[in-house]
Amino acid sequence: MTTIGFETHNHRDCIDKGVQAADAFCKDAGLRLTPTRRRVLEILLEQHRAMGAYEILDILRDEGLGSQPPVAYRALEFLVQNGFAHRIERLNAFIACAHPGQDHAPAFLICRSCDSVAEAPSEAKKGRLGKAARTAGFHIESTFVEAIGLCPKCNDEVA
Amino acid sequence: MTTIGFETHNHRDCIDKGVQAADAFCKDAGLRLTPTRRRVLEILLEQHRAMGAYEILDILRDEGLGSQPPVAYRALEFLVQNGFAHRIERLNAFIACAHPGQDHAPAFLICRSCDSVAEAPSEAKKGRLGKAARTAGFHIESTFVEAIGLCPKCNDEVA
DNA sequence: TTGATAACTGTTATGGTATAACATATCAAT
DNA sequence: ATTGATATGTTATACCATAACAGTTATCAA
Repeated sequence: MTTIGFETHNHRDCIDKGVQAADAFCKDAGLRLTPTRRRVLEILLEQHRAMGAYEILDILRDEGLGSQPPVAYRALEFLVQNGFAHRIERLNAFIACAHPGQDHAPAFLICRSCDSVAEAPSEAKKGRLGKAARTAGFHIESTFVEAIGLCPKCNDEVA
Repeated sequence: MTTIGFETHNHRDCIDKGVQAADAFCKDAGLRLTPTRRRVLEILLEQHRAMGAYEILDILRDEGLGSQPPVAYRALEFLVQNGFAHRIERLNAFIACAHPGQDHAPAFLICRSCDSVAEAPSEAKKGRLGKAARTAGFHIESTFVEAIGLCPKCNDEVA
């Protein structure tokens, strides 16, 4: 729930950290953080919000890194698969992971007014859902949890 | 996780019950279960699976109930808003509610192999996520929880 | 180095999902 | 009967996503 706002310097750090973490992880795992993949991760970290694939593609196009949808979707697929970004189903959009490196099953708080998104911990698999699945013989591989509502800022504006 | 299969008679009952429940609820709440809305609910109950809006629209078109996308989307919006159906974000699809009338925040078990969907109880709002939201000052209005994995049937086939 | 293999990129084409906007019709209550 | 709210019909368009195939680059073993 931390807002980046105008803290430019810290934000620069957080972008660098995110990219470096991805770099290290990829080197370790024998994955290739190619220019386009790296740039898409940077974009997501810079913007610090959920972005549509086409919005990202527009930026890539301006920078000469690709102009067709698959370029963006492939980079995003890579980032999501390796935990550097998450897909927000409700928004058909993507966001940089707030806790790169950690193995986690995130939940998201999505503001219906300003579309801001916060990453929160989730334990869907462990709770009542996991129990229901086990009873039913359903084998859960992954979960996603998204909550819609009002962020603190938009909440105040209404009140 | 119950399968409807060939139990035609019981299934007929379950469709009727679903429609009747919606009927009663609408009468009570001053809502209008118009022919198209009623028919879309019937279709979802009959098929007992997640269906895309365009798939539903095809049926409506054959029956002379409408031919353009908004017809289907409006009916679905009505059904979802009033709890007679749920939207499955992961599949961009819709399914009849398995527990009409009851106030509930459902979770879904989605088979990645056969796309079957089961409705399960969820308590996302009450668990760790709710706590995190409260701490952050985020006001949750609704949640959705979807688990991807293998249903019992597909699990067996793999094994 | 070279050749084989796997991974990645570029591009075209297409398919699937969803909604804005506006005109018309119907309903429900006075 | 009139009015205001709700629902429908329709056109047009926007947005989201991927299949398929050709070409390129990285990696590694021989």
